[in-house]
Amino acid sequence: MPVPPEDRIVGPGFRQKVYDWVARVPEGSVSTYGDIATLLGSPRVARQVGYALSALPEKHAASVPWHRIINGQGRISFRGDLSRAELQQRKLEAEGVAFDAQGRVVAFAERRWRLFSET
DNA sequence: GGTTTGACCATAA
DNA sequence: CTTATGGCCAAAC
Repeated sequence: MPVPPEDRIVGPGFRQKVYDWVARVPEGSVSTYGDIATLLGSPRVARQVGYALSALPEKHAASVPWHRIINGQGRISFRGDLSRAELQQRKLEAEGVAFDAQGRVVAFAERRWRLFSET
């Protein structure tokens, strides 16, 4: 018997891929919208990555570490809902990710998940 | 099927 | 350092 639509993370094509890759980001590491978009095939779909995560219900927040996805500048990007931004920063800090006074991830280049060198 | 909307990114000032 | 503009592409209306 198939899984109910609400119980799975499937969406209209693109979103499902985004969730699948985001779920692979290990704890304590971070990734960017651009990197996820590149994995999907085109670095230009970074917007759709963020758009997909915006549509991610809180129910799937446990299985999809949306808080580990930040922008290419190593900063948390939210377009207005700062309440979510504080939540994201708090979650990252709980995993050992630190932020400086400017809101950027400390040692971002090293914490950035190495997508192209899985070894 | 055209228009609007975005948790983005690169570039310019 | 910050702010502004254009481009990009999928999903919603």
